Amino acid sequence: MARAIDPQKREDILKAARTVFAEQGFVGAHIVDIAGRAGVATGTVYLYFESKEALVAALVGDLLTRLTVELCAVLDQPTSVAPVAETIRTALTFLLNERDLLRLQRLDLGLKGLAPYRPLPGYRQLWQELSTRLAARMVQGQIRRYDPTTLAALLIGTVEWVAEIGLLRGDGDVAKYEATVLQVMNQALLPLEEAMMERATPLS
Amino acid sequence: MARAIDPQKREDILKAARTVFAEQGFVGAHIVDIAGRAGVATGTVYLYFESKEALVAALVGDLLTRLTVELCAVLDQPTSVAPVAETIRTALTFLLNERDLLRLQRLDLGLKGLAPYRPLPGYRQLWQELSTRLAARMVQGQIRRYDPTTLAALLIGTVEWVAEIGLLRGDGDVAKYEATVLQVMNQALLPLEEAMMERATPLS
Amino acid sequence: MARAIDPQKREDILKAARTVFAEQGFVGAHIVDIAGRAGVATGTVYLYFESKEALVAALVGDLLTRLTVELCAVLDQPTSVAPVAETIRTALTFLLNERDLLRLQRLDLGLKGLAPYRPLPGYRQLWQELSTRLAARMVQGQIRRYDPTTLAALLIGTVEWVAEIGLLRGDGDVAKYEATVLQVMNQALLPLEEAMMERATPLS
Amino acid sequence: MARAIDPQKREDILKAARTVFAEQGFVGAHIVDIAGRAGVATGTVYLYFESKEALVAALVGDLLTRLTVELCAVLDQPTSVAPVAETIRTALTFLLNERDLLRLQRLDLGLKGLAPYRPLPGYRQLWQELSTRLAARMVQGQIRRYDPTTLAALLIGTVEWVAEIGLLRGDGDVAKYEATVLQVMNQALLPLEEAMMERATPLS
DNA sequence: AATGAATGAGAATTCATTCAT
DNA sequence: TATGAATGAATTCTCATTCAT
Repeated sequence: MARAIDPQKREDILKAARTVFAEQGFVGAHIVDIAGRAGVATGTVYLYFESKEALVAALVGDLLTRLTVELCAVLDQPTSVAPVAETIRTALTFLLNERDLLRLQRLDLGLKGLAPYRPLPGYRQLWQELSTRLAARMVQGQIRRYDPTTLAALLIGTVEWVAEIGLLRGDGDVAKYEATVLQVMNQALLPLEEAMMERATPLS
Repeated sequence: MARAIDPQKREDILKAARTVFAEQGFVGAHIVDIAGRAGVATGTVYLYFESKEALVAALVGDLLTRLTVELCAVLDQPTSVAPVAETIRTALTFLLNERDLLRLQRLDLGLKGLAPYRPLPGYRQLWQELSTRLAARMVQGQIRRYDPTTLAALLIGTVEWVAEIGLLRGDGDVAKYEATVLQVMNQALLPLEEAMMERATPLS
Repeated sequence: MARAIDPQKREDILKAARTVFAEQGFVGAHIVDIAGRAGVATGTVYLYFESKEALVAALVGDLLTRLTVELCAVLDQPTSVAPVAETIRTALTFLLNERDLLRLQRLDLGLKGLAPYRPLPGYRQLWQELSTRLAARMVQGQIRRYDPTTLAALLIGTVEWVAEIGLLRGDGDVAKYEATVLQVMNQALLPLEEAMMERATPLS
Repeated sequence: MARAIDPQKREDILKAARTVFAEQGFVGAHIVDIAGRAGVATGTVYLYFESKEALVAALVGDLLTRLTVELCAVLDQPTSVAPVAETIRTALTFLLNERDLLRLQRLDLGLKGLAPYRPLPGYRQLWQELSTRLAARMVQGQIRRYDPTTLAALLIGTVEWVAEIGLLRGDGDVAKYEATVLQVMNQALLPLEEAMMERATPLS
């Protein structure tokens, strides 16, 4: 009863949904408004998406997919040093531009009961890809050795959280946070000599 | 229109609310049920709390206050080394025991529109107290120098996020994450010699 | 947010509303019951009417429109004498048959505060039409000269009030009131000679 | 469970109730507010009055009693001519000053179902007293002969209605209505000679 | 008598979803 | 496929009234 065929219409609906969710929040957003903004009838939305929540899932899933692509691109550059700073900057920039979707992602935690949680598929994908690449850099001695899976989670979490700070505070001065995050992560991730050089360098 | 006088009744209502929210989620929780479980009439809830959301705010505010107390206790111990590990462990343990409230806290991010955000008062308090104490340790050379405010935010965020992972996965094996977080944070926060010793030490 | 297209359904709802309002009064009438009696779902009522009060407004507005039509028909008869008695009888008969709506009309006076009053559109219409026709009869010398606008108001008020007496007493013997009203109005409105004849005539 | 003993407190409550009813309407007025304005506790109101509606009844009953007293005073003047104009002016002036209570009186018509109506005791009293006096004037030939009871009802109704027009329109230009009402009633009530003189006289 | 905290029944309105066209 | 009128379950909060103190 979902999954119809006009890809353009599907995109229109998603775009409209994103806007309305951003403006009104999940509860304040009404399907009728989303349909109206997309230029389709109410029922049409249900030809492309199972439910209101499926709209959220599609939106957030897409976000994670795109983030994965961007981060992999950075980490796949054949560098001789670990692109820690680049990775973090890329992730931060990306998420700050998508703050509306980031907020949406948080939603379902409180909405439902303490029922068993089913993480979004896109999440596992991102996690996986990151872990692999971090492990590779560890093998090359570009990054200190930690459990790669956990480190990937830690990085994602930290970045998301800093983005959230920027999102919540709304004053956009994420730069201050970004600088400190970079310092901390460099100290934690870079091999000893580089970390020491890092410390001696004035920070941008 | 709210605020009355029997503190015991207020506590009863909060306790009942916490249970019902945990079981049913925010949307699934009905005031009538909360009142019933608290052993009061429906209207009585509104004698003590403005609205359903005010109930959440009170619950989460209390959570943050208690967390602040616990963390300050750790950081106020007159130690000659920075109690980084203790702080993180305390926070993690605390939050994992209060995962239901943690989830509640996330709620309003997605619930409302992109309207200007008003962080809970308890949050600023926690942030403030932590910053001060971290700064003091930096002055004593127990912790490397970063911007204390930002570092406090980073710590809170990291811990919350790890707790969330534990919360979401529901498998409770936070230990694995905890270990890595401790390593990372030790590398980042401890002065050089201690950090090196840390690296040589088998991790618990 | 209201206004849809099936005129029959709209009529069904209005009819059901009238019945339920008459039986239960404004407060006692529940939308669910009105919907049920009309054979539609609860939400459908709100597809055609903004609110419960809008239902009352539509009902009363219609009443006034129909009354206007009836009275104009009488006053537009090309007679050589003023149809004072006919007009009053027509109005009385009409209102006594619609006593349930008459009662509804009174409602909002006490319901709201002393806020600026917005008379129903149908009221102005009735008033206007009556004034014009009374003025015409005055020009022809069929009715003594008064301020036509005020006289129209006075007539409407008197008739409504007598109908209200009949409505409130519930004994239906409006005849007694009707007779006296006719005498009084004839004396007040008819030219001298006719008024005198009227006085000499035994009253029915 | 009502009718307590401090007459001053009773008056305070009535006065507060009148103000709040006028400001908020019947539904918008809350007992708590009335009690607060009267400087007593909520429960105290119920020591003096059975219910919210009893408050209205007391207020309106008092209104009618006072109106009765005023009108009787006018009609009891031993004049040789009928004090029609004086009576109407007195009633109009009185009601316009009490427009808030007048509105309250209308309320219950629409509030309840089509159940048998029980007019306020004060009403019958007013009606009765007026009828007697009008009959006396008829016997003396000061007023044309109509059914005295009905005429009394008609007078009350007309005056109330005109006051209502002034009340609803809120523009205070009751003077215009008053003039026409006086003319109409003089024509209808005064004996022939006086009525004719009246017609020749410019109206104030 | 006075208080005011506690009661709890009560109902309008919304909006995700469906389905006849 | 597309439409959008129809559905109807679902739930917060109010407020007149009570009653223990």
